[in-house]
Amino acid sequence: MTESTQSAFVAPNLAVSTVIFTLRPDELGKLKVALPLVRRIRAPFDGQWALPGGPLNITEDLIQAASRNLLETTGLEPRYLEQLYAFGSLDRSPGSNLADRVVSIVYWALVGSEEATAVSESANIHWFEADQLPTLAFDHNQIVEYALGRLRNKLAYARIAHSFLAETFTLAQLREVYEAVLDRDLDPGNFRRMVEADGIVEPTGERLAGTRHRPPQLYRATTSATGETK
Amino acid sequence: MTESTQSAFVAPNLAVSTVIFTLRPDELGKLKVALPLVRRIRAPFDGQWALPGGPLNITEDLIQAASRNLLETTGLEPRYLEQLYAFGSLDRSPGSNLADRVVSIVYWALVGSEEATAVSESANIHWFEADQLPTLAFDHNQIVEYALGRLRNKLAYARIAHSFLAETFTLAQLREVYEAVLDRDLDPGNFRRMVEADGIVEPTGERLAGTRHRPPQLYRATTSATGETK
DNA sequence: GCAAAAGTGTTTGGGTTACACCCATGC
DNA sequence: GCATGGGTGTAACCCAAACACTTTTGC
Repeated sequence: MTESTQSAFVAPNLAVSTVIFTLRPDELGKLKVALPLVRRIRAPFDGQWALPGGPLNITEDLIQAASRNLLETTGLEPRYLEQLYAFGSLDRSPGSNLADRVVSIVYWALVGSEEATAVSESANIHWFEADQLPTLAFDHNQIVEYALGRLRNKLAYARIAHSFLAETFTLAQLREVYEAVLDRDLDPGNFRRMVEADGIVEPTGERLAGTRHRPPQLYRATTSATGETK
Repeated sequence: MTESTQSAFVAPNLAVSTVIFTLRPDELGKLKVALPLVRRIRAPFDGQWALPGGPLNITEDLIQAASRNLLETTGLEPRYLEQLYAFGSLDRSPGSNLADRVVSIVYWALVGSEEATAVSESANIHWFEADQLPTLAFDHNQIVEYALGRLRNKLAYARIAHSFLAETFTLAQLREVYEAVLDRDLDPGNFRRMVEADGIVEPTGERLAGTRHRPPQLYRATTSATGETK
């Protein structure tokens, strides 16, 4: 990285980065999409926030590298992990030497909301609301936008929403996930029919007590292949 | 490639490959999805067919490398070109040395049916029907299947079908593209209404003469951003 | 009883599918 | 006129959205 020699046979460096999504309540108690960023401690973009990532070890698969990023940054295991895109434009790092060129294979992950709130922050790792990001290093703002688009799109047809929740959950909690990601309110009745028709959940038989109203049924996600789609 | 030294700092090699789709009539005159493959002339998989590709030059973007592959293999310019996926499993080339490990960023392309039929074949480049492929080198059979899935899926919501056709075309020709890719017959009347509702074509005002029946209207694709989606 | 959310029922409208039918040309 | 595909009309069906209404708990 510091010692690249400029010859005709210099190859671009290969890195893996990860966009890690969770949900956390904002100051009004409404769930929002949030993600952790790390502060850079060297040039270029020294001091700016960036996606967690690093070089690909020759002994690990791409998805293993992404999972490792996740663990090193947050201490968490992903509940869902999928490749997003490979970013390799020449102008990703303006003004830099060709020999420093990096091609980033970016993954996106979902982590449980409960685990994520327990994660301790440090001076160099901070969780941001997805719609209130500062200007990030490299092309990372674009990458996050792209990942958000994929998340919203995928939510409509894939069984991933429960990845934010615990083992069992109410339909209201699941609906809140959809509402937070899609950023709009959904009709409770229609939502119930939708998830029932799609068969993405099954009732546990238990109910959640202690609410100030009729106790809701608890559900769990139906078993289905989760993780990478490909 | 032959002289890699095995050290802790060896990085995986980076290559770009391209799945190039066109349509060509089979022996019964029915349109089929076809793609060009190149014969390998060195180990591993010496003599087997593989996707066109090669190392990424440090001076070019990923998409430029894919476009270059396309040109070098077929002499053609892509009518559509989009990143497919980055393949980087450790077991892509069974039995090979870690130092020879290659991460392939794969693109998929559409080329015009007419141009493609004019391309000359050689002993080491051959066009195959997509559903009659031999066993390919590396994980390339899987990659082609994945690309076919993406093509079929994308056809349903993106304006790409005209990429196989000339500047102007009849709705019957456009329908044949859909039928070839999706491998099922479509109702002509409903197809007409679909493309009109989606606004993906506009009439040129001219008609195609010389048929044995009522002369059909000629259409062109409505102008819309083509090429990479991201 | 009242508030609040769980859960059910019903109507409407848009869009897709199947299929009948007419149109315009070459032969 | 006849065959052939171009092109139009229409009814059935499915599904999603809107919204009224009933149910069950805590207080």
